[in-house]
Amino acid sequence: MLSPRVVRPQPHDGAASAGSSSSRRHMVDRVPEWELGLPSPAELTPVSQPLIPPALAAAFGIGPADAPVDAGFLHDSPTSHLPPRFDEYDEEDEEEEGEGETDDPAAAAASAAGGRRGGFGKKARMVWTPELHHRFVEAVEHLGEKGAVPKAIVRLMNVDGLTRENVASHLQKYRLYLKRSTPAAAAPSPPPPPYFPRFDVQRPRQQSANRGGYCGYPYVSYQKLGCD
DNA sequence: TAGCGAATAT
DNA sequence: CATATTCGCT
Repeated sequence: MLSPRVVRPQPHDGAASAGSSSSRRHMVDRVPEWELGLPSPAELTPVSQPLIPPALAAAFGIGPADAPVDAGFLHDSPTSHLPPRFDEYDEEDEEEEGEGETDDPAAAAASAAGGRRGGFGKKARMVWTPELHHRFVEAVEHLGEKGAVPKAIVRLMNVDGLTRENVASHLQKYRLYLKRSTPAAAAPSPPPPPYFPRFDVQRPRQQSANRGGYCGYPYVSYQKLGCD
């Protein structure tokens, strides 16, 4: 799985940008959809962990992380992370992998499997990837303004290691963001968000509760994401 | 009690 | 800034 991006203190520092000798081309990140409007529902996928963690496979050299010939379903999963236990990492030190990579299975594997100090016990901060956030937003919207409470959201999202507190925290921020951007229409100074926090991925609106036969998430082909 | 949400802490 | 944790309230 993609790695639960360990809480790397944001790639802020521009250190290690270029890749040593070879001029590392700007890897054209795909998923321009994030900016456009949103990935199609088809993009949604089961949560939980993939059959074979691409990262691990890559680490073992048995599975090209980015060019899985036909292991189509093997590619990085959207919800690439949130293993039962998020990645962890010492509260201190820890060198930068030097990867500008946003989701490099290999790096992840190296970090998670290889680079592991062998120590366990520390919980890593969760990282709300765009995929996860997307799911989050959908859950919130589907639950409606009234039903969008942490517990329900967690349930709907149905993500493996996701806890209620995780969602509560995210929800708090999300609501704040909403509050801030909603009155934006009248806001004189800060009109269009010069930059968006992280919630750019959507224009939250709509609050209809889609009760009914709504069960978990669409498309769970090879996953029995059954809704309980 | 369990859960929500705002405040506060890391 | 993004998450986590605490704390008062229902």
